[in-house]
Amino acid sequence: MKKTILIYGLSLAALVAFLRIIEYRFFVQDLSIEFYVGTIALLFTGLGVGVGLRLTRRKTVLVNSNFVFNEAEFKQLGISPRELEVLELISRGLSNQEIADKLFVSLNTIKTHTSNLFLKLEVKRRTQAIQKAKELQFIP
Amino acid sequence: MKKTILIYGLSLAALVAFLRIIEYRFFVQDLSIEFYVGTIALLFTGLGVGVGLRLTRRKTVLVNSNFVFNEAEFKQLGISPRELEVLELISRGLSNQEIADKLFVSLNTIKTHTSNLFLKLEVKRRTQAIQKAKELQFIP
DNA sequence: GTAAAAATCACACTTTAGGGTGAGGATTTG
DNA sequence: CAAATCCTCACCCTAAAGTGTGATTTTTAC
Repeated sequence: MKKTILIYGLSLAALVAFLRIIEYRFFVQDLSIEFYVGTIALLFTGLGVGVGLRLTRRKTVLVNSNFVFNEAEFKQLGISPRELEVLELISRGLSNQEIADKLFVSLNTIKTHTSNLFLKLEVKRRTQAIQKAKELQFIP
Repeated sequence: MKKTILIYGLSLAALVAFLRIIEYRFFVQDLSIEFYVGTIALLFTGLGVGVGLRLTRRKTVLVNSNFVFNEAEFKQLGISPRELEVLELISRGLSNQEIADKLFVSLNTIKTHTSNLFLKLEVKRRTQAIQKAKELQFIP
C-alpha cells in the first residue's frame, strides 16, 4: 500500500514537472486542451484501476482463506461463548462425549449446550447446525 | 459494463466541455497548472478505482460460487453414485429417514449406504463425513 | 451369459443424539 | 443486593444413528 501511494505521488509530481517544462509549448503549438486532459485522464484511470484491483485482490484472498466472524448476527441470536465453542467442535465432527472430554465437562453439560444451540439456531440436528453456522459465518 | 463505459465517456466529455468554457480564465487567473492536473488526476483515479472494484467483484463471486468436483479422489475411494447422492443429502442436514423418503427407498437402505460411505471415507460419524467430503471436494 | 458391482431391504442390537425438566454455583450488571 | 446470564450437572425418556450379518435383485461390464 505504501508503495502504491509512493508511486502515485511520484507519477503526479513527474507529470506536473513535465507539463511545467513544456508549458510554453502548450500555448505556442496550440495543442488542444482535450489532448492534455485526455492524457492525464487515461494515465490516472490506469493507476486507479490498478489501485482498485489491488484493493479487491486482498479482499478476495480474505474471503477465500481468512474468515470474518459475523459478530452482528451472532449477538442477535444470543449465543454464548461456550456454546460457540461447542458449535465449532461439532462442526469438526466430534461427538458429544469427545467434546465433553476436550472441554473437561460432563456429557450432560454438552447436551445442554447443544440443545440450547439448536434452539437459537432454529435447527433440529447437529448436521443442520453445521450448515446454518457456516451460512451465518459463525464458523469457517 | 456498458454503463461504466458510458459514464466514463460522459465524464470525460463533461470535463473537457467545462474546461473549454472556462478556458480563458485558465490563462487569465493564472491558477497553477498543478491544480488542474491534480483535479483531473483525482477525478479519474476515483473512476479508475470504481472500475477496478467492479472488475474484481465478479471474479470474487465466481470464486465463491463455482465448485470443481474432485473426480480423481472420488474414483480412488470407490464411492458409488448412489452413495454420493446420500452423502450430499447428509451434508444438507437431512436425517436418514428424510433421505429415505426423498429417494423413495427404505430407511435400512440409507443406513447401508451411510455405513459403506463411512468405511470408504474412513470416518465414524456423519458430521465427520461432511467435513471430509468438503475437504476432498466431493460436495461444495 | 456370467461375474462383479451396485442397489435394495430386513432384523437385531448398541451407541449416540436430542428433548424436557430442574437445579446449584459463578459472574455480571443495574 | 437483586436480577439476569451463563455454566454446570443430573435423570429420564424417546428418537436417530450406526454396526453386523445376510440376502435378493438390478445393472454394468467383459
